Amino acid sequence: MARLPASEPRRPVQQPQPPARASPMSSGGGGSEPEAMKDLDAIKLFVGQIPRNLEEKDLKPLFEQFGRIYELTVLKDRYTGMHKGCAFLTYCARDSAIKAQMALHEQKTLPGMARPIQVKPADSESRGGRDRKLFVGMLNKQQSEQDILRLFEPFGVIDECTVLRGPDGNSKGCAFVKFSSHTEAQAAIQALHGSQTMPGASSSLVVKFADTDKERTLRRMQQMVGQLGILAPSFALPFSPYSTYAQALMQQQSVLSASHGNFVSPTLAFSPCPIQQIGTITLNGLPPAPLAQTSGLHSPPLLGTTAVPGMVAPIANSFASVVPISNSHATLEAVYANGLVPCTGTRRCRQGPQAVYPATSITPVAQTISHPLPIIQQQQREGPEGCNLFIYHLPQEFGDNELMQMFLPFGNIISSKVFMDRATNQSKCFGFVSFDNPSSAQTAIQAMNGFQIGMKRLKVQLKRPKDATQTY
DNA sequence: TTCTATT
Repeated sequence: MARLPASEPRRPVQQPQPPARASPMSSGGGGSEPEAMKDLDAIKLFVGQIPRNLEEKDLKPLFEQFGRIYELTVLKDRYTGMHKGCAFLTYCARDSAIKAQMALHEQKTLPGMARPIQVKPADSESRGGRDRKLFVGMLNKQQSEQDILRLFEPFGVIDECTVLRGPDGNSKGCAFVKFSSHTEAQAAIQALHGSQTMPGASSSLVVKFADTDKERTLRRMQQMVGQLGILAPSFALPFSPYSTYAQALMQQQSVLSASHGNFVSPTLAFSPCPIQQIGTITLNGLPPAPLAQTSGLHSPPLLGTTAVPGMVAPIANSFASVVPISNSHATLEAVYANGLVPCTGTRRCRQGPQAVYPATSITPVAQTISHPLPIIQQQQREGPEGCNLFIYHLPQEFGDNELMQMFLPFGNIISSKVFMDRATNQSKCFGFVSFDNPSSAQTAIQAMNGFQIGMKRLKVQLKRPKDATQTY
């Protein structure tokens, strides 16, 4: 009964005009001309492990051999335009998609890639793909995918099973297992979580639903905050699953996403190295292959032979402001890559700030780059009215930098200053932060006023204008 | 002990 339009006239009956706007965002047009019709049951494919130097036009030939392409879109970062290393692909015919998946998925490795190409239905094609994916922790590092499969097979059909490995190929002691249904996944949790302790594992087997992307981002941010050294013990309040601060960060992320036009604003006075430029250095200044390595799992030889990876690190660090301002995943990744460059495991990196600058070879670069920062800060730039915050009840150990770090998520910071007691050189536990726009300041007040650190709660309010009468 | 990416 399939009413396939055997001889479809060129003009669609009434609506299904394909998303014709292959929005020529920055580059000169992608490779797809969605002029053809596609099957009603066409499958949108996700294509992963694409070298970042390949665009639509480069990929087209590879995929065209399985049928006419309806649409092919390489995913780019919304703001930086950076190639994300993956794409969406829709064939006119459903059958072509199936053939392509069969022929290519995990079957072929594109030049420069460490892992084989991925060709499979996009997440959007199967709603709730996430509720059947499990994270398995506390595995024995010797256990392979096969071993994990054996363990989980009894509970249902397994779509995917991946052991997480470091750059050297060694297991990280954890894995992802995707069942065909939520119910099966649930059953596996019930049966296996805590059920046994693998030899060499420090505690019993962990089986739980994998983090969502949001949770992942959150965790990363928390890690970052931890790395900045402003994690007082009470930050992780026992009665809230996620700290208020982290939630604020998340909120802020979406706010910034919505109005990213701001960060291109002329207020770059703060930054001796304009934000855009950082993006360039970090993202485009490196040849594709090493970049991929840097942002993912680094390879040691790279570190030893060139200063390039080291350069990325201190730049991103000195101007950590780039992260929340541009809100670019790419930049985020750069920062993480940076933090992770010296050591492959996150665990060791979390121990403290010193872990971030361990390589002596990069010190000169770091000095060069960070030199201008103190000078700029000394200028004590004040923002327009409504942009300057007064912050009281700061932790004793907070300096200008910590203050800035804490408020970075809310916008573009022009200056941050903690007031010091001249005699003792101790913080007076209050300071000022200036944003480049009132909205950031308001958001910061919302998020941070009353925020508990240790025994104290922050007081965050607009700074009184200089000329205002104190008496009223 | 949470991945290479999902408009």
